[in-house]
Amino acid sequence: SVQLEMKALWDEFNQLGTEMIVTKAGRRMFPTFQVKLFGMDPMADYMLLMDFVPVDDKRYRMLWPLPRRPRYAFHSSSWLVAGKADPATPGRVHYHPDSPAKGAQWMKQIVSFDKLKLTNNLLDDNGHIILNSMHRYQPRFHVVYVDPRKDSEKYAEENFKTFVFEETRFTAVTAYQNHRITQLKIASNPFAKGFRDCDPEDWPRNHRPGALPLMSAFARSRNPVASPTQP
Amino acid sequence: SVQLEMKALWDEFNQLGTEMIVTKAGRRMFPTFQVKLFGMDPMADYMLLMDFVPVDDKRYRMLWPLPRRPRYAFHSSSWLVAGKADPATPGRVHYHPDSPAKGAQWMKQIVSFDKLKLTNNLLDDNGHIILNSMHRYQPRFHVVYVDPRKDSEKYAEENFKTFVFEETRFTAVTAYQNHRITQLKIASNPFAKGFRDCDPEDWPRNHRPGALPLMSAFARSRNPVASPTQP
DNA sequence: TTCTTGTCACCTAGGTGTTAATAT
DNA sequence: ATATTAACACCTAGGTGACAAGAA
Repeated sequence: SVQLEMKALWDEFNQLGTEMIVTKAGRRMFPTFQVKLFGMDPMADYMLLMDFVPVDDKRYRMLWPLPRRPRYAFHSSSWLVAGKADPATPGRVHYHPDSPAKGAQWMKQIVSFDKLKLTNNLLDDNGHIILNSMHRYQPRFHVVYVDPRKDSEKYAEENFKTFVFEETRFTAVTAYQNHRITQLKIASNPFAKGFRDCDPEDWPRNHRPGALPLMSAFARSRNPVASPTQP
Repeated sequence: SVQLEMKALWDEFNQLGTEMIVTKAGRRMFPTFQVKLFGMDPMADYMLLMDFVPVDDKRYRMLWPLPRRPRYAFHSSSWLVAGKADPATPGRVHYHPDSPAKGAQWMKQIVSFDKLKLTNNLLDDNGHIILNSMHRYQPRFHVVYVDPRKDSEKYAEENFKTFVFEETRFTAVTAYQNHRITQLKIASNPFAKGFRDCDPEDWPRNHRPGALPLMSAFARSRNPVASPTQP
């Protein structure tokens, strides 16, 4: 079995409609997809990998209220269905770099996919995950048992398990569309600390799953806004 | 077979009497021990590891010429044998973190032991290599074939190969003893760039094995000195 | 006297959202 | 009008030798 780490944080993002930046060079996810594993055979070899499947066959676009003079001034906005999804890309897979490894090794500590990067470059040759901007995706986590038998191909069907956490769904974007997502990223991602303008306080040090809701961070936000429509 | 990377740099250090800093928290080696591998079975699993054996059973000490008022002012100095070596430590081993991996994987690119750290803390529990300061060591590189047979223990003797590069010998120290070693580290280690006071030039960008000898860097050094005696 | 330790400024290396310019 | 790109300031994270103070 598999337990999603930082579920509370994922939930907070998911409530607002998670967005993940995609760039030509590749961008990491935040939150990072991290899991704890249980019940593996400690001695057996496993491959751990992720892929991303479209949540629907829609393309989205932003509706901005008028007037909206300076682009960077924040106004409330909402997602609209813009039509049918763009043709899907080959659908790459990301192997956890420690693969293959023994079950004991995987279970010893949290498994973090922090090397995984998202790109919108269809010609990417860095092995990054290719996604279409303005489309929604569901991350999937796969555990593959490395079968030592000679004819292991025959058992491919029974030698892997797939785990899906719906709270990790997101919209791929080239720039953030929902200001509250931006603020939550700034509040919770250590690398964005330079953009925190309220309290240089104890977030995320004091953040414990199930402790206070993150909304306290929003109360101090300079640009509180109405909730965007969830697609 | 195994080929030592950056051999020219190792040779330059070795000529002066290489020193490696050991600290309580653990210090990386510079130069980093890196190798290219050839002739492995691409499909077989191997473990790669290093250990460090005493070059001799001696303890060394520095002889400083008098007067030597400010400690940091540089004077020539020389190594003296100070007596018998301190009792050897358990003799730890450092597995390359990618172990085990297929021969094809190891041969695909340079294998770098840049996660290996040296410490003088006998009680270290970070898995670092424990060395005695003021003692000389010979790094060793081992390739272990992971035997798939059930009774693989029986073949342990024939399933590994050890490689020794004498030019990687060094003296473990808590502070540099030979100023020319310090200058060569500063000149060649990117992390020490802050201490380069001569040319903010193209080293090590333009350094190619067998190109110009590094002495050009010393000609510009502020404190040229006589060669220390090699132990 | 000699060696060791801890702190520091100064780097490398790379992950953030911002912003202005550009593309569609 | 909306979406994408590239340069940027500002972070995290951690590897350097210098230096002053302490230990043996």
